[in-house]
Amino acid sequence: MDQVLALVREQGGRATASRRALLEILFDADGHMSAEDLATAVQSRVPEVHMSTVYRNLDDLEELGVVTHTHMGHGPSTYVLSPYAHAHFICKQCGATFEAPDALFAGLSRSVRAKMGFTIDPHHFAILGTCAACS
Amino acid sequence: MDQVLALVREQGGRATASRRALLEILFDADGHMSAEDLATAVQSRVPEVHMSTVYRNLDDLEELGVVTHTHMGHGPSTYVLSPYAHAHFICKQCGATFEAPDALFAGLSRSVRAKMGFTIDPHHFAILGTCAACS
DNA sequence: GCATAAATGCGAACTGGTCGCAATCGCAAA
DNA sequence: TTTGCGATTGCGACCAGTTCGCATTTATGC
Repeated sequence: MDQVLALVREQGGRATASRRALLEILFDADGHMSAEDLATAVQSRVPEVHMSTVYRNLDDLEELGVVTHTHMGHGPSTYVLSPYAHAHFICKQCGATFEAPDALFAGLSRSVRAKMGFTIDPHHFAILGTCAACS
Repeated sequence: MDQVLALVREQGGRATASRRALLEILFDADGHMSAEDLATAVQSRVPEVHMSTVYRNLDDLEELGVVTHTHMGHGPSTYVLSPYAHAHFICKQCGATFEAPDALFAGLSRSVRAKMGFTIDPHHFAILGTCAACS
């Protein structure tokens, strides 16, 4: 947390109330949150924080590598602290989401790099499919 | 084409001008097209076709399993005839998109099914990463 | 041909997100 | 501790992509 604020300042940024609140919430969160969830949570500590501020702060923090956003199926993007980012599987029938260990992607990663020179980032978009219960 | 129209009628649907035009374009297309591209193309044959009609027809055809839509990074979804669906890699630096042979996913597919009982559909969301040129 | 349910055109609405602008506020230097 | 300057904010308008309600039209089975 303090390290992040130091990093922010290092890049010419400032430790504003809304930014602190946002970070606190991200540190406390135990999972992905949408921008709207985050805005609501921030507003419970610092009322008057506008959605656009939340989006701007998230963008800034993402640029600093502190947070990462992920597209979970249809619906809004979700955000987490970068070290906690991981891939997701989403069932297209029931909508259940599953966290996917990076290890699963090692093989795909390797062969795509070998065959196409492409380095995949499996975190950014969820992968759709059908869960055990629904199939 | 005629088979598709037969299928449409079988399900209580109708072979309207806009639906025919849409299908012709999908059959002629050699790649993914956005709803807007499709609308423009349809309108060049049948003017007066509204965007919402295109969306509704695409939805109907998707329900029949005839077309499939894919989310290509940010930006609009794209549509193809289902048999031509495939996965995509998109470079987050330059935006280049690459078609991915299904074979690449065989391993991942197998291990995800084995470990989590989840059957992946790698077509629905593109996979982000960095292309050879950008890395 | 006719009835009737499916499909359409239209515009308004909705979601998720971005932008321009004037007012405010953090922070480093004096 | 004050001050200046640029970073940040709140606000509302705007945007893209898509969906919806509704009155009207139209394809089809009879």
